[in-house]
Amino acid sequence: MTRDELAELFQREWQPSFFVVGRYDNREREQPLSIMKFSREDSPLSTEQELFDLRFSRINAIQALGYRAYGQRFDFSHTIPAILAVYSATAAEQLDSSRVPVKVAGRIQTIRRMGKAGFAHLQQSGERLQVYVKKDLVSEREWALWELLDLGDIIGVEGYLFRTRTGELSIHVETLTFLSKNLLGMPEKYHGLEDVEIRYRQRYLDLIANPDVHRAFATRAKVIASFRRQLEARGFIEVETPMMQPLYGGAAARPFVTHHNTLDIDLYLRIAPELYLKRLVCGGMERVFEINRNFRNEGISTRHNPEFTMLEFYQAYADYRDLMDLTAELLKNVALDATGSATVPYGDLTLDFSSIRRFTMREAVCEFWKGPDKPSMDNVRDPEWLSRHAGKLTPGECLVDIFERHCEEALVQPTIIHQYPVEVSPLAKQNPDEPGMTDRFEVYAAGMEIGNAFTELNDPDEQRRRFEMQLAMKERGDEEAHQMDEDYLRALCYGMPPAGGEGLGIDRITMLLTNSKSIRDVILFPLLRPEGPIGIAGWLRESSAKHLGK
RNA sequence: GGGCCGGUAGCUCAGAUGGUAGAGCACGACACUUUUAAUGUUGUGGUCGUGGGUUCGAGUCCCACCCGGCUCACCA
Repeated sequence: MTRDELAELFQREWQPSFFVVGRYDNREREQPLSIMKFSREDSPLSTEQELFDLRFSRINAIQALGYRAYGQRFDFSHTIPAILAVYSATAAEQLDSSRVPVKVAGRIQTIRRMGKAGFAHLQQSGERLQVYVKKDLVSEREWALWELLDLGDIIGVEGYLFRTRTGELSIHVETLTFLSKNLLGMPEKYHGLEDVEIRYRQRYLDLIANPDVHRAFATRAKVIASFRRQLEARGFIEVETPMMQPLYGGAAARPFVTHHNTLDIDLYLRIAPELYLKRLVCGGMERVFEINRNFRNEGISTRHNPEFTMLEFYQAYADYRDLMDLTAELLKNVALDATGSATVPYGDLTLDFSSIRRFTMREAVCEFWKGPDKPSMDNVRDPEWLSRHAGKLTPGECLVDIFERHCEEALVQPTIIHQYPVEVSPLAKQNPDEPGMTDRFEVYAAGMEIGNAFTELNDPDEQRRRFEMQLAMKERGDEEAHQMDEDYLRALCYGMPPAGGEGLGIDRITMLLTNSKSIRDVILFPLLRPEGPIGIAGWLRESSAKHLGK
């Protein structure tokens, strides 16, 4: 587009349009709006576009009444949730005698017109309050506006609280104003929006139609706030470390790759913040945490989204046992802060976060073994027994494999599993009494892994050996094996205080606390394939040309 | 990536064996000054996910593809 074309476009599209303020012409309303439906000679509109066009045409009618179809600021006195919180138990007589004046804004969720009066439900933050509009009590102009309103429009009302004959708390409207026009059909009022694809793609519609969704994301915010508050209270400071990393590490996963143009280098979206956070521990940030996204280029499922939120924290001079105690405390308080109770329903289950069981991985295998021939502790220590029951190369990998197949799904109540084999724990410190095992634990609930923690390996030479072991595994074809990170080794060479570190999956914990069976129900915009052309710009262009002459 | 299930009006859903595509909500018109899934009368609304094929005839049967869900694999 040339500069002249751009100038012309600006002239055409953004000339201020004539705007009627405070005048109301009765003749305007004698023209039924529907006659405009097929005024264009060319092909008839689709039903949805017809509805869109009808609603668009009301912009003119709204403006003719002296309102803005897309209004400006509105000085409300209360939010709808605030009114409900304070007055939902107040008796009708008390409301009548005290005459509580309120001014609120909200989206029209239902509308019931009855001749010269009517009711509507306004929604704000997932909560609804009824308003009652009576012709006698509002101006002629406001009544005309009331008659023009569509479901989904956003309006402001001013009036006083009362209870209807059936006892519902409502606003008796004295003044009415228009704030924003809805142009599209709203989801069905009774069933709400059920189509999961639309729910995830158009989360705004899901939020409008399904109040539970708003609640779930409010709970998610409480989960994060609770962790943050608890950690800060213990002297942890919050940091942000790189999401774009030249070397990825801190977990076993395949990364996303991106490119920086000016530097002409490939970068990886981080799979974990771990190695950066531990550099900070080396630097003297002795209690540090980060709540942010990790990216893993792997499958998508009800428990996995390619980007997910993790809390990671590190505490110098602590070990994994300190973290077990801390984890139990953190989770109990998060459940309390987010739901008001340490026991929460999850599907058919009730999860109790007030106490967390602990097993070593070997104990768990003995305890939860599926089928006959329950192994003994001697069995699960025996490399031969292990390799008979799993097809992995090393005893440690076999143990983990057996654990995952036999135990994971049995870990319904919040449970800590500790003592992980060194082969699968390249960054964890070995157990002093048994070098094949590390002082590491994972937290499980509802059969899902929700956390991972260990005493951090701070011996640079041992870390060097671990990296080299990982490189050997990579040679062998393990795509998720760790890379060598020499800057991290260098940091360890300056001496890192002994420390415990932990990662907790925020999305999964939120699933448990919101009774969500899919991670997509606790991520506002989960990754989906792109949906293809939408066509709404064309509708706007056509209706705009027809009704606004531009 | 594999297996299973699904895609019909703007939304929620019916459509045995192949024979003119339905309901409720929403939307338009009329009535109605405390309703609440408001109500009554009435009307409009569809390329049945897309593309091929079989057939006199396909929403329905066959093939391919697209999108989604569940599940397995992988992972947290």
